[in-house]
Amino acid sequence: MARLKTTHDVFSAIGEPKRRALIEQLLLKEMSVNDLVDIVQWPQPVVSKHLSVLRQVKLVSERKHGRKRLYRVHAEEFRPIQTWMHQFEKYWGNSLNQLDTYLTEIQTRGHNETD
Amino acid sequence: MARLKTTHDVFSAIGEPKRRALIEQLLLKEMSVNDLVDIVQWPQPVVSKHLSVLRQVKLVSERKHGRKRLYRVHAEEFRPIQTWMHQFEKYWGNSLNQLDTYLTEIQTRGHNETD
DNA sequence: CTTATATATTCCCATATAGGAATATATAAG
DNA sequence: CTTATATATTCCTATATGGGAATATATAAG
Repeated sequence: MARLKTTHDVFSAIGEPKRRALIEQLLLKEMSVNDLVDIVQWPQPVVSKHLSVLRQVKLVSERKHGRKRLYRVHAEEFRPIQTWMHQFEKYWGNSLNQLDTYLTEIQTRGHNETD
Repeated sequence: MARLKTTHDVFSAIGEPKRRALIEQLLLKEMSVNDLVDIVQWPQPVVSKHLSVLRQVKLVSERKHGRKRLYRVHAEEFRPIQTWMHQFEKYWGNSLNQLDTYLTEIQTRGHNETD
C-alpha cells in the first residue's frame, strides 16, 4: 500500500503545517477563504484545498454568507488529540500537569465522594 | 512539490496510526523490536521502519543491550504537541481545562507575584 | 442577461511514502 | 570460525499527496 489519506483521521489532517496554520487563524475568528488568503499569502486554490481536508475530518465547518463562505474551527473535534496526549503528562514532572492529571483522574472516576 | 516527509516534524510523525500504536506500547515500558513485533503482530521490517521515523524525530531513543535494541519513549519531545493543543482548551467549556489554562498562563508569565 | 467576485474543482506532475520480499549487518553462542 | 538470533536496510511498486495552472461553479451587482 501507500501512505494513509490525510482525511483518514484528525491526526493525519493536522500533520500538514499549512493546515495547522489555517487552524490557528480560524481560532482567532471566523473567516472567509479570501480573508485567509490575505493573511497567509498562499494561492487561493491551495487554501481551498487544505480547507477541504479540514472540512472532511470536521475540524472546521463552513457556512454561506452572501458570496462568501465563512469558516470556523470545531474545537470539540480536537479532543481525541488532547485525550491521546494525556498519556504523556505523567512523564512530565511538572506540578501543573500533575494537578491536571489528578483532576482528570477524579473526573474520570466520576468524583464519587461517597466511596 | 509533493507531500511533506514524515520526519519533517513531530506532528507528521504521529500522523501514522501504526506509529502511534508503537508509542502507546513503549509508554508502558522499554522494549526490544521483537517484543513490539510479538505484540502488534506486524512484520519485523515494518516495525523497524516505523521506529526509524520515530527515532529521527526523537520521539523514541534506542540503546543496545546484547543483541537487542531497547526502545523507549522520549516524553519531553511530545510537549510541542501539547503546547499546540492548549489553544483549544479555552473552547472546551470544562472547568478542569479552564483551571489548566489558568495555571499554564500564570506559569508562562513566570508567576511574578510582585507585579 | 452580463459582469465581477468568491470559492471549489480538475488536470498534471514530482515526490514520499508504507509495506512486501529479500538481503545485509551486528552480535552472541557453540 | 560457524551458526543462530536480532534488527536494519535495500529494492520495488501502488498510492496519495501538495501545489501550479486553468477552469468551473455560485452568487451578487449593474
